[in-house]
Amino acid sequence: MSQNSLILLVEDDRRLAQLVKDFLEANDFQVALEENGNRVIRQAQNLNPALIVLDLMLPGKDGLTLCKELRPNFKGPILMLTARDSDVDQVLGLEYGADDYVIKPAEPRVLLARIRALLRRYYQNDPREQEALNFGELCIQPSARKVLLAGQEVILSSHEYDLLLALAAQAGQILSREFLFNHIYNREYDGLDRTIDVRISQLRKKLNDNPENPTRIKTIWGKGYLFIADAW
Amino acid sequence: MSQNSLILLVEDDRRLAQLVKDFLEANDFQVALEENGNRVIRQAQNLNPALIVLDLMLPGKDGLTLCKELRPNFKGPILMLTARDSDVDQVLGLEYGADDYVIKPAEPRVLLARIRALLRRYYQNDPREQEALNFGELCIQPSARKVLLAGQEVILSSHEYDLLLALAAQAGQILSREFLFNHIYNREYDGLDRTIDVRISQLRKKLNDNPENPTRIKTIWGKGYLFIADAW
DNA sequence: GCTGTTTGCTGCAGTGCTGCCGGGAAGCCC
DNA sequence: GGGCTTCCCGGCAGCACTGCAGCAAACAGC
Repeated sequence: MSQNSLILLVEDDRRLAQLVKDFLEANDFQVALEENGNRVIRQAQNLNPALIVLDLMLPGKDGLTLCKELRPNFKGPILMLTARDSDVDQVLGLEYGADDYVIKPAEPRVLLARIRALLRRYYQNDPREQEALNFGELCIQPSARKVLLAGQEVILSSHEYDLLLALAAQAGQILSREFLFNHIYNREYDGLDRTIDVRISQLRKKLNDNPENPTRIKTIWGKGYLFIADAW
Repeated sequence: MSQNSLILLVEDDRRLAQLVKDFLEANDFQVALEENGNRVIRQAQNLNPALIVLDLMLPGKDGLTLCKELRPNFKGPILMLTARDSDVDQVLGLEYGADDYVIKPAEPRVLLARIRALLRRYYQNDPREQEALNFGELCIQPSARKVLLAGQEVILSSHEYDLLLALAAQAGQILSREFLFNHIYNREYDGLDRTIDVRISQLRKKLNDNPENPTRIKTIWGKGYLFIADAW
Protein backbone atom coordinates (compact mmCIF):
# COMPACT_ATOMS: atom_id res chain seq x y z
CA MET A 1 0.00 0.00 0.00
CA SER A 2 1.14 2.89 -0.50
CA GLN A 3 1.97 0.37 -3.09
CA ASN A 4 -1.42 1.09 -4.35
CA SER A 5 -2.37 4.69 -4.10
CA LEU A 6 -5.86 4.07 -5.30
CA ILE A 7 -8.62 6.21 -3.89
CA LEU A 8 -12.24 5.27 -4.29
CA LEU A 9 -14.24 8.45 -4.70
CA VAL A 10 -17.95 8.08 -4.03
CA GLU A 11 -19.74 11.12 -5.37
CA ASP A 12 -22.91 11.55 -7.36
CA ASP A 13 -22.30 15.03 -8.69
CA ARG A 14 -20.35 14.24 -11.82
CA ARG A 15 -18.91 17.66 -12.32
CA LEU A 16 -17.59 17.88 -8.82
CA ALA A 17 -16.39 14.31 -8.95
CA GLN A 18 -14.39 15.00 -12.06
CA LEU A 19 -12.83 18.06 -10.49
CA VAL A 20 -11.71 16.18 -7.44
CA LYS A 21 -10.55 13.27 -9.53
CA ASP A 22 -8.41 15.49 -11.73
CA PHE A 23 -6.95 17.22 -8.76
CA LEU A 24 -6.04 14.04 -6.96
CA GLU A 25 -4.62 12.49 -10.09
CA ALA A 26 -2.48 15.55 -10.59
CA ASN A 27 -1.08 14.72 -7.19
CA ASP A 28 -0.09 11.17 -8.03
CA PHE A 29 -3.11 9.32 -6.81
CA GLN A 30 -5.11 6.92 -8.85
CA VAL A 31 -8.82 7.54 -8.55
CA ALA A 32 -11.76 5.24 -9.12
CA LEU A 33 -15.18 6.88 -9.33
CA GLU A 34 -18.40 5.44 -8.07
CA GLU A 35 -21.71 7.22 -8.34
CA ASN A 36 -24.06 4.65 -6.99
CA GLY A 37 -24.22 4.07 -3.29
CA ASN A 38 -25.41 0.53 -3.72
CA ARG A 39 -22.29 -0.53 -5.52
CA VAL A 40 -19.83 0.95 -3.09
CA ILE A 41 -19.36 -2.10 -0.94
CA ARG A 42 -18.74 -4.36 -3.88
CA GLN A 43 -16.36 -1.85 -5.39
CA ALA A 44 -14.49 -1.57 -2.13
CA GLN A 45 -14.05 -5.32 -2.09
CA ASN A 46 -13.03 -5.63 -5.70
CA LEU A 47 -10.67 -2.72 -5.91
CA ASN A 48 -9.36 -2.70 -2.38
CA PRO A 49 -8.52 0.99 -2.44
CA ALA A 50 -6.09 2.61 -0.02
CA LEU A 51 -8.75 5.09 1.08
CA ILE A 52 -12.38 5.91 0.43
CA VAL A 53 -13.75 9.41 0.06
CA LEU A 54 -17.45 9.20 0.74
CA ASP A 55 -19.96 11.87 -0.13
CA LEU A 56 -22.95 11.55 2.11
CA MET A 57 -25.58 13.00 -0.15
CA LEU A 58 -26.04 9.97 -2.29
CA PRO A 59 -29.08 8.71 -4.09
CA GLY A 60 -29.89 5.13 -3.35
CA LYS A 61 -28.44 4.81 0.08
CA ASP A 62 -28.06 6.83 3.19
CA GLY A 63 -24.45 7.72 3.69
CA LEU A 64 -24.23 6.94 7.34
CA THR A 65 -25.66 3.48 6.94
CA LEU A 66 -23.34 2.96 4.06
CA CYS A 67 -20.37 3.91 6.16
CA LYS A 68 -21.38 1.51 8.86
CA GLU A 69 -21.92 -1.32 6.43
CA LEU A 70 -18.68 -0.58 4.72
CA ARG A 71 -16.59 -1.03 7.81
CA PRO A 72 -16.61 -4.79 8.05
CA ASN A 73 -15.53 -4.99 4.44
CA PHE A 74 -13.06 -2.19 4.35
CA LYS A 75 -10.44 -1.59 6.97
CA GLY A 76 -8.70 1.42 5.50
CA PRO A 77 -9.41 5.07 6.19
CA ILE A 78 -12.75 6.57 5.25
CA LEU A 79 -13.06 10.29 4.70
CA MET A 80 -16.55 11.72 4.77
CA LEU A 81 -17.46 14.66 2.67
CA THR A 82 -20.65 16.62 3.06
CA ALA A 83 -22.35 19.94 2.58
CA ARG A 84 -22.22 22.33 5.48
CA ASP A 85 -25.94 22.46 5.95
CA SER A 86 -26.34 18.75 5.84
CA ASP A 87 -28.45 17.30 8.57
CA VAL A 88 -25.83 14.66 8.99
CA ASP A 89 -23.80 15.67 11.90
CA GLN A 90 -20.06 15.58 12.01
CA VAL A 91 -20.06 13.85 15.36
CA LEU A 92 -22.40 11.19 14.10
CA GLY A 93 -20.29 10.62 11.03
CA LEU A 94 -17.18 10.06 13.07
CA GLU A 95 -19.02 7.74 15.38
CA TYR A 96 -20.22 5.68 12.49
CA GLY A 97 -16.69 4.74 11.64
CA ALA A 98 -15.39 7.55 9.49
CA ASP A 99 -11.83 8.63 10.16
CA ASP A 100 -12.19 12.18 9.03
CA TYR A 101 -14.97 14.49 8.05
CA VAL A 102 -14.58 17.41 5.68
CA ILE A 103 -17.25 19.98 4.94
CA LYS A 104 -18.00 20.96 1.36
CA PRO A 105 -17.07 23.02 -0.42
CA ALA A 106 -13.67 21.72 0.50
CA GLU A 107 -10.59 23.52 -0.51
CA PRO A 108 -8.75 21.01 -2.65
CA ARG A 109 -5.47 21.36 -0.84
CA VAL A 110 -7.16 20.84 2.51
CA LEU A 111 -8.74 17.68 1.20
CA LEU A 112 -5.39 16.56 -0.15
CA ALA A 113 -3.63 17.29 3.12
CA ARG A 114 -6.20 15.34 5.09
CA ILE A 115 -6.03 12.42 2.70
CA ARG A 116 -2.26 12.39 3.01
CA ALA A 117 -2.44 12.56 6.79
CA LEU A 118 -4.79 9.59 6.90
CA LEU A 119 -2.70 7.53 4.53
CA ARG A 120 0.51 8.41 6.29
CA ARG A 121 -0.93 7.38 9.60
CA TYR A 122 -2.55 4.22 8.42
CA TYR A 123 0.13 2.87 6.18
CA GLN A 124 3.14 4.07 8.11
CA ASN A 125 4.13 0.71 9.42
CA ASP A 126 3.89 -0.89 6.06
CA PRO A 127 5.29 -4.37 6.30
CA ARG A 128 6.09 -4.23 2.66
CA GLU A 129 9.01 -2.00 3.35
CA GLN A 130 11.80 -4.40 2.77
CA GLU A 131 11.49 -6.20 6.04
CA ALA A 132 11.00 -9.90 5.94
CA LEU A 133 7.50 -11.21 6.40
CA ASN A 134 7.28 -14.20 8.67
CA PHE A 135 4.35 -16.55 8.90
CA GLY A 136 5.37 -19.58 10.85
CA GLU A 137 7.55 -21.69 8.62
CA LEU A 138 7.05 -19.37 5.71
CA CYS A 139 9.39 -16.44 5.29
CA ILE A 140 9.24 -13.86 2.53
CA GLN A 141 12.24 -11.61 1.99
CA PRO A 142 11.32 -8.69 -0.23
CA SER A 143 14.85 -7.36 -0.21
CA ALA A 144 16.03 -10.51 -1.95
CA ARG A 145 12.74 -11.48 -3.58
CA LYS A 146 13.24 -14.80 -1.93
CA VAL A 147 10.87 -17.15 -0.18
CA LEU A 148 11.79 -19.73 2.43
CA LEU A 149 9.64 -22.60 3.57
CA ALA A 150 10.92 -24.33 6.68
CA GLY A 151 14.34 -22.89 5.93
CA GLN A 152 14.40 -24.24 2.39
CA GLU A 153 14.27 -21.79 -0.45
CA VAL A 154 11.21 -22.06 -2.67
CA ILE A 155 11.85 -21.11 -6.27
CA LEU A 156 9.02 -18.94 -7.51
CA SER A 157 8.49 -17.37 -10.87
CA SER A 158 8.19 -13.64 -11.07
CA HIS A 159 4.42 -13.52 -11.11
CA GLU A 160 4.12 -16.17 -8.50
CA TYR A 161 6.25 -14.11 -6.19
CA ASP A 162 4.31 -10.91 -6.86
CA LEU A 163 1.08 -12.70 -6.19
CA LEU A 164 2.28 -14.23 -2.96
CA LEU A 165 3.60 -10.92 -1.72
CA ALA A 166 0.35 -9.17 -2.51
CA LEU A 167 -1.58 -11.79 -0.60
CA ALA A 168 0.80 -11.98 2.32
CA ALA A 169 1.08 -8.22 2.72
CA GLN A 170 -2.63 -8.11 3.36
CA ALA A 171 -3.01 -11.34 5.18
CA GLY A 172 -6.44 -11.86 6.64
CA GLN A 173 -8.16 -9.80 3.99
CA ILE A 174 -10.03 -11.15 1.04
CA LEU A 175 -8.45 -9.98 -2.16
CA SER A 176 -10.51 -10.15 -5.32
CA ARG A 177 -9.20 -11.56 -8.55
CA GLU A 178 -9.63 -8.12 -10.01
CA PHE A 179 -7.41 -6.54 -7.41
CA LEU A 180 -4.77 -9.21 -7.73
CA PHE A 181 -4.85 -9.03 -11.48
CA ASN A 182 -4.46 -5.28 -11.52
CA HIS A 183 -1.70 -5.55 -9.02
CA ILE A 184 0.35 -7.91 -11.11
CA TYR A 185 -0.45 -6.82 -14.62
CA ASN A 186 -0.89 -3.38 -16.01
CA ARG A 187 -4.02 -4.06 -17.90
CA GLU A 188 -7.70 -4.32 -17.34
CA TYR A 189 -9.31 -7.33 -15.80
CA ASP A 190 -12.07 -8.59 -18.02
CA GLY A 191 -13.81 -10.52 -15.30
CA LEU A 192 -13.24 -13.85 -16.97
CA ASP A 193 -9.50 -14.27 -16.97
CA ARG A 194 -8.41 -17.41 -15.17
CA THR A 195 -4.74 -16.56 -14.96
CA ILE A 196 -4.89 -15.78 -11.28
CA ASP A 197 -6.42 -19.17 -10.58
CA VAL A 198 -3.58 -20.88 -12.34
CA ARG A 199 -0.95 -18.87 -10.46
CA ILE A 200 -2.67 -19.67 -7.19
CA SER A 201 -2.68 -23.30 -8.10
CA GLN A 202 1.07 -23.19 -8.75
CA LEU A 203 1.70 -21.33 -5.56
CA ARG A 204 -0.22 -23.81 -3.49
CA LYS A 205 1.74 -26.61 -5.02
CA LYS A 206 5.05 -24.97 -4.27
CA LEU A 207 4.01 -24.06 -0.75
CA ASN A 208 2.69 -27.54 -0.06
CA ASP A 209 -0.79 -26.25 0.44
CA ASN A 210 -3.61 -28.62 -0.26
CA PRO A 211 -6.30 -26.87 -2.32
CA GLU A 212 -9.03 -29.09 -0.90
CA ASN A 213 -8.22 -27.91 2.55
CA PRO A 214 -5.82 -25.04 2.31
CA THR A 215 -3.99 -23.79 5.33
CA ARG A 216 -2.27 -20.89 3.64
CA ILE A 217 -4.23 -19.60 0.68
CA LYS A 218 -7.93 -20.01 1.08
CA THR A 219 -10.47 -19.68 -1.70
CA ILE A 220 -13.41 -17.49 -0.85
CA TRP A 221 -16.14 -18.62 -3.14
CA GLY A 222 -17.41 -15.82 -5.33
CA LYS A 223 -15.02 -13.31 -3.83
CA GLY A 224 -11.37 -14.11 -4.18
CA TYR A 225 -8.50 -15.42 -2.17
CA LEU A 226 -7.34 -15.01 1.39
CA PHE A 227 -3.91 -15.47 2.86
CA ILE A 228 -3.96 -16.89 6.36
CA ALA A 229 -1.34 -15.46 8.63
CA ASP A 230 -1.71 -17.62 11.69
CA ALA A 231 1.10 -20.05 11.82
CA TRP A 232 0.54 -23.34 13.44
CA MET B 1 1.34 1.27 23.86
CA SER B 2 -0.63 3.28 26.26
CA GLN B 3 -3.82 1.42 26.77
CA ASN B 4 -4.54 4.27 29.16
CA SER B 5 -6.86 7.07 28.28
CA LEU B 6 -4.54 9.87 29.22
CA ILE B 7 -4.66 12.95 27.07
CA LEU B 8 -1.97 15.57 27.23
CA LEU B 9 -3.59 18.95 26.71
CA VAL B 10 -1.21 21.70 25.69
CA GLU B 11 -2.93 25.04 26.06
CA ASP B 12 -1.85 28.35 27.53
CA ASP B 13 -5.24 29.88 28.10
CA ARG B 14 -6.03 28.56 31.55
CA ARG B 15 -9.71 29.21 31.48
CA LEU B 16 -10.19 27.45 28.20
CA ALA B 17 -7.88 24.66 29.23
CA GLN B 18 -9.92 24.02 32.33
CA LEU B 19 -13.10 23.91 30.33
CA VAL B 20 -11.75 21.36 27.92
CA LYS B 21 -10.21 19.37 30.73
CA ASP B 22 -13.48 19.19 32.63
CA PHE B 23 -15.36 18.19 29.56
CA LEU B 24 -12.96 15.43 28.63
CA GLU B 25 -12.82 14.17 32.19
CA ALA B 26 -16.57 14.06 32.24
CA ASN B 27 -16.23 11.71 29.31
CA ASP B 28 -13.92 9.28 31.03
CA PHE B 29 -10.60 10.55 29.90
CA GLN B 30 -7.74 11.48 32.15
CA VAL B 31 -6.25 14.81 31.25
CA ALA B 32 -2.81 16.24 31.96
CA LEU B 33 -2.38 19.96 31.42
CA GLU B 34 0.73 21.63 30.12
CA GLU B 35 1.00 25.36 29.59
CA ASN B 36 4.56 25.73 28.55
CA GLY B 37 5.61 24.74 25.08
CA ASN B 38 9.14 24.04 26.15
CA ARG B 39 8.12 21.29 28.48
CA VAL B 40 5.85 19.44 26.08
CA ILE B 41 8.39 17.03 24.71
CA ARG B 42 9.57 16.01 28.15
CA GLN B 43 6.02 15.62 29.33
CA ALA B 44 5.18 13.50 26.35
CA GLN B 45 8.02 11.19 27.19
CA ASN B 46 7.29 11.06 30.88
CA LEU B 47 3.56 10.63 30.74
CA ASN B 48 3.30 8.69 27.51
CA PRO B 49 -0.21 9.91 26.83
CA ALA B 50 -2.56 8.19 24.44
CA LEU B 51 -3.03 11.39 22.51
CA ILE B 52 -1.84 14.99 22.53
CA VAL B 53 -4.08 17.99 21.95
CA LEU B 54 -1.82 20.82 20.88
CA ASP B 55 -2.79 24.46 20.83
CA LEU B 56 -0.63 26.30 18.38
CA MET B 57 -0.71 29.75 19.94
CA LEU B 58 1.80 29.06 22.61
CA PRO B 59 4.29 31.30 24.28
CA GLY B 60 7.78 29.97 24.23
CA LYS B 61 7.67 27.92 21.13
CA ASP B 62 6.15 27.95 17.73
CA GLY B 63 3.54 25.27 17.46
CA LEU B 64 4.54 23.89 14.12
CA THR B 65 8.13 23.44 15.13
CA LEU B 66 6.95 21.85 18.29
CA CYS B 67 4.84 19.39 16.41
CA LYS B 68 7.72 18.46 14.21
CA GLU B 69 10.06 17.99 17.15
CA LEU B 70 7.48 16.01 19.01
CA ARG B 71 7.11 13.39 16.34
CA PRO B 72 10.30 11.43 16.90
CA ASN B 73 9.46 11.17 20.60
CA PHE B 74 5.79 10.58 20.38
CA LYS B 75 4.21 8.12 18.02
CA GLY B 76 0.59 8.53 19.03
CA PRO B 77 -1.98 10.81 17.47
CA ILE B 78 -1.58 14.57 17.68
CA LEU B 79 -4.60 16.82 17.36
CA MET B 80 -3.90 20.45 16.55
CA LEU B 81 -6.13 23.16 17.84
CA THR B 82 -5.99 26.73 16.67
CA ALA B 83 -7.91 29.94 16.20
CA ARG B 84 -9.65 30.43 12.90
CA ASP B 85 -7.66 33.50 11.99
CA SER B 86 -4.37 31.92 12.82
CA ASP B 87 -1.68 32.37 10.24
CA VAL B 88 -0.83 28.75 10.72
CA ASP B 89 -2.42 26.95 7.93
CA GLN B 90 -4.37 23.75 8.28
CA VAL B 91 -2.52 22.15 5.41
CA LEU B 92 0.81 23.06 6.91
CA GLY B 93 -0.20 21.65 10.25
CA LEU B 94 -1.17 18.34 8.78
CA GLU B 95 2.04 18.21 6.81
CA TYR B 96 4.07 18.81 9.91
CA GLY B 97 2.85 15.58 11.36
CA ALA B 98 -0.46 16.37 13.00
CA ASP B 99 -3.18 13.78 12.56
CA ASP B 100 -6.07 16.12 12.85
CA TYR B 101 -6.64 19.81 12.96
CA VAL B 102 -9.59 21.48 14.64
CA ILE B 103 -10.39 25.18 14.47
CA LYS B 104 -11.24 27.08 17.65
CA PRO B 105 -13.65 27.73 19.03
CA ALA B 106 -14.30 24.05 18.84
CA GLU B 107 -17.58 22.61 19.80
CA PRO B 108 -16.74 20.26 22.65
CA ARG B 109 -18.57 17.30 21.21
CA VAL B 110 -16.83 17.71 17.88
CA LEU B 111 -13.51 17.71 19.64
CA LEU B 112 -14.54 14.66 21.58
CA ALA B 113 -15.69 12.83 18.47
CA ARG B 114 -12.44 13.55 16.69
CA ILE B 115 -10.38 12.47 19.67
CA ARG B 116 -12.32 9.24 19.82
CA ALA B 117 -11.92 8.64 16.10
CA LEU B 118 -8.17 9.08 16.37
CA LEU B 119 -7.86 6.82 19.36
CA ARG B 120 -10.08 4.18 17.87
CA ARG B 121 -8.04 4.11 14.73
CA TYR B 122 -4.66 4.19 16.38
CA TYR B 123 -5.14 1.83 19.25
CA GLN B 124 -7.07 -0.84 17.54
CA ASN B 125 -4.48 -3.53 17.45
CA ASP B 126 -2.93 -3.77 14.12
CA PRO B 127 -5.50 -2.59 11.65
CA ARG B 128 -4.97 -5.60 9.44
CA GLU B 129 -5.59 -8.10 12.16
CA GLN B 130 -9.08 -8.76 13.29
CA GLU B 131 -9.58 -10.38 16.60
CA ALA B 132 -11.31 -13.66 17.02
CA LEU B 133 -14.83 -13.62 18.35
CA ASN B 134 -15.38 -16.04 21.18
CA PHE B 135 -18.73 -17.23 22.44
CA GLY B 136 -18.19 -20.14 24.73
CA GLU B 137 -17.37 -23.13 22.61
CA LEU B 138 -17.87 -21.17 19.44
CA CYS B 139 -14.94 -19.29 18.02
CA ILE B 140 -14.99 -17.19 14.86
CA GLN B 141 -11.69 -16.23 13.33
CA PRO B 142 -12.12 -13.50 10.75
CA SER B 143 -8.44 -13.51 9.86
CA ALA B 144 -8.74 -17.05 8.57
CA ARG B 145 -12.47 -17.02 7.84
CA LYS B 146 -12.69 -20.03 10.01
CA VAL B 147 -15.18 -21.16 12.61
CA LEU B 148 -14.42 -23.53 15.44
CA LEU B 149 -16.98 -25.35 17.55
CA ALA B 150 -15.50 -26.96 20.61
CA GLY B 151 -12.13 -26.89 18.91
CA GLN B 152 -13.38 -28.60 15.77
CA GLU B 153 -13.48 -26.65 12.57
CA VAL B 154 -16.93 -26.15 11.08
CA ILE B 155 -16.95 -25.91 7.32
CA LEU B 156 -19.25 -23.11 6.28
CA SER B 157 -20.13 -21.88 2.84
CA SER B 158 -19.29 -18.33 1.94
CA HIS B 159 -22.73 -16.97 2.65
CA GLU B 160 -23.17 -19.02 5.74
CA TYR B 161 -20.02 -17.53 7.14
CA ASP B 162 -21.04 -13.98 6.23
CA LEU B 163 -24.38 -14.49 7.85
CA LEU B 164 -22.91 -15.89 11.02
CA LEU B 165 -20.41 -13.08 11.24
CA ALA B 166 -23.11 -10.47 10.78
CA LEU B 167 -25.16 -12.01 13.53
CA ALA B 168 -22.28 -12.57 15.89
CA ALA B 169 -20.85 -9.11 15.39
CA GLN B 170 -24.09 -7.69 16.70
CA ALA B 171 -24.88 -10.32 19.22
CA GLY B 172 -27.87 -9.50 21.36
CA GLN B 173 -29.50 -7.35 18.72
CA ILE B 174 -32.41 -8.40 16.61
CA LEU B 175 -31.46 -8.27 12.98
CA SER B 176 -34.18 -8.18 10.38
CA ARG B 177 -34.17 -10.39 7.34
CA GLU B 178 -33.90 -7.30 5.24
CA PHE B 179 -30.78 -6.17 7.02
CA LEU B 180 -29.17 -9.56 6.80
CA PHE B 181 -30.10 -9.89 3.18
CA ASN B 182 -28.63 -6.55 2.28
CA HIS B 183 -25.57 -7.36 4.26
CA ILE B 184 -24.86 -10.54 2.40
CA TYR B 185 -26.12 -9.76 -1.05
CA ASN B 186 -25.74 -6.51 -2.82
CA ARG B 187 -29.24 -6.36 -4.08
CA GLU B 188 -32.64 -5.34 -2.90
CA TYR B 189 -34.71 -7.42 -0.54
CA ASP B 190 -38.15 -8.02 -1.95
CA GLY B 191 -39.73 -8.85 1.36
CA LEU B 192 -40.62 -12.38 0.38
CA ASP B 193 -37.30 -14.03 -0.14
CA ARG B 194 -36.76 -17.05 2.07
CA THR B 195 -33.10 -17.41 1.39
CA ILE B 196 -32.10 -16.12 4.79
CA ASP B 197 -34.32 -18.69 6.47
CA VAL B 198 -32.62 -21.45 4.60
CA ARG B 199 -29.17 -20.15 5.43
CA ILE B 200 -30.13 -19.89 9.08
CA SER B 201 -31.38 -23.41 8.98
CA GLN B 202 -28.08 -24.63 7.59
CA LEU B 203 -26.17 -22.66 10.15
CA ARG B 204 -28.14 -24.10 13.03
CA LYS B 205 -27.52 -27.57 11.73
CA LYS B 206 -23.81 -27.01 11.44
CA LEU B 207 -23.60 -25.37 14.82
CA ASN B 208 -25.64 -28.09 16.48
CA ASP B 209 -28.32 -25.64 17.42
CA ASN B 210 -31.77 -27.05 17.90
CA PRO B 211 -34.34 -24.80 16.15
CA GLU B 212 -37.07 -25.83 18.57
CA ASN B 213 -35.06 -24.51 21.40
CA PRO B 214 -32.16 -22.59 20.01
CA THR B 215 -29.30 -21.59 22.22
CA ARG B 216 -27.37 -19.68 19.62
CA ILE B 217 -29.59 -18.24 16.92
CA LYS B 218 -33.02 -17.35 18.14
CA THR B 219 -35.96 -16.56 15.91
CA ILE B 220 -37.82 -13.40 16.80
CA TRP B 221 -41.21 -13.94 15.36
CA GLY B 222 -42.18 -11.26 12.86
CA LYS B 223 -38.90 -9.43 13.31
CA GLY B 224 -35.85 -11.44 12.48
CA TYR B 225 -33.06 -13.31 14.15
CA LEU B 226 -30.96 -12.82 17.22
CA PHE B 227 -27.57 -14.18 18.06
CA ILE B 228 -27.13 -15.04 21.71
CA ALA B 229 -23.72 -14.27 23.08
CA ASP B 230 -23.90 -16.01 26.43
CA ALA B 231 -22.34 -19.38 26.22
CA TRP B 232 -24.43 -22.27 27.20
C1' DG C 1 -60.85 -24.20 18.96
C1' DC C 2 -60.03 -22.04 13.95
C1' DT C 3 -57.62 -19.15 10.42
C1' DG C 4 -54.18 -16.82 8.14
C1' DT C 5 -49.50 -15.80 8.51
C1' DT C 6 -44.82 -16.80 9.46
C1' DT C 7 -41.14 -19.97 9.91
C1' DG C 8 -38.29 -24.57 9.44
C1' DC C 9 -36.41 -27.51 6.43
C1' DT C 10 -35.67 -30.69 2.58
C1' DG C 11 -34.75 -32.03 -1.95
C1' DC C 12 -33.67 -30.95 -6.46
C1' DA C 13 -32.17 -28.71 -10.55
C1' DG C 14 -29.36 -25.50 -12.62
C1' DT C 15 -25.60 -22.55 -12.79
C1' DG C 16 -21.70 -20.38 -12.03
C1' DC C 17 -17.21 -20.82 -9.97
C1' DT C 18 -12.96 -23.09 -9.30
C1' DG C 19 -8.96 -26.33 -10.20
C1' DC C 20 -5.77 -27.29 -13.31
C1' DC C 21 -4.16 -29.64 -17.62
C1' DG C 22 -1.74 -29.10 -21.84
C1' DG C 23 -0.44 -26.89 -26.13
C1' DG C 24 1.63 -23.14 -27.87
C1' DA C 25 3.41 -18.36 -27.61
C1' DA C 26 6.59 -15.30 -25.66
C1' DG C 27 10.53 -14.04 -23.22
C1' DC C 28 15.53 -14.87 -21.87
C1' DC C 29 20.29 -16.35 -21.92
C1' DC C 30 23.88 -18.05 -24.09
C1' DG D 1 19.18 -19.55 -33.54
C1' DG D 2 18.63 -23.16 -29.93
C1' DG D 3 17.32 -24.50 -25.57
C1' DC D 4 15.14 -23.32 -21.54
C1' DT D 5 11.80 -21.30 -18.65
C1' DT D 6 7.79 -18.80 -17.89
C1' DC D 7 3.40 -17.38 -19.18
C1' DC D 8 -1.06 -17.25 -21.58
C1' DC D 9 -5.33 -19.14 -22.46
C1' DG D 10 -8.82 -22.27 -24.04
C1' DG D 11 -11.21 -25.56 -22.15
C1' DC D 12 -13.09 -29.33 -19.48
C1' DA D 13 -14.48 -31.67 -15.32
C1' DG D 14 -16.44 -31.32 -11.11
C1' DC D 15 -18.89 -29.61 -7.58
C1' DA D 16 -20.20 -25.97 -4.26
C1' DC D 17 -23.61 -22.92 -3.97
C1' DT D 18 -27.95 -20.91 -4.87
C1' DG D 19 -32.78 -20.50 -5.44
C1' DC D 20 -37.05 -22.29 -5.45
C1' DA D 21 -40.98 -24.81 -4.45
C1' DG D 22 -43.49 -27.23 -1.33
C1' DC D 23 -45.19 -28.90 2.93
C1' DA D 24 -45.31 -29.30 7.92
C1' DA D 25 -45.13 -26.99 12.05
C1' DA D 26 -45.43 -22.96 15.05
C1' DC D 27 -47.54 -18.77 16.12
C1' DA D 28 -50.86 -14.72 16.90
C1' DG D 29 -55.33 -13.14 17.13
C1' DC D 30 -59.91 -13.96 17.58
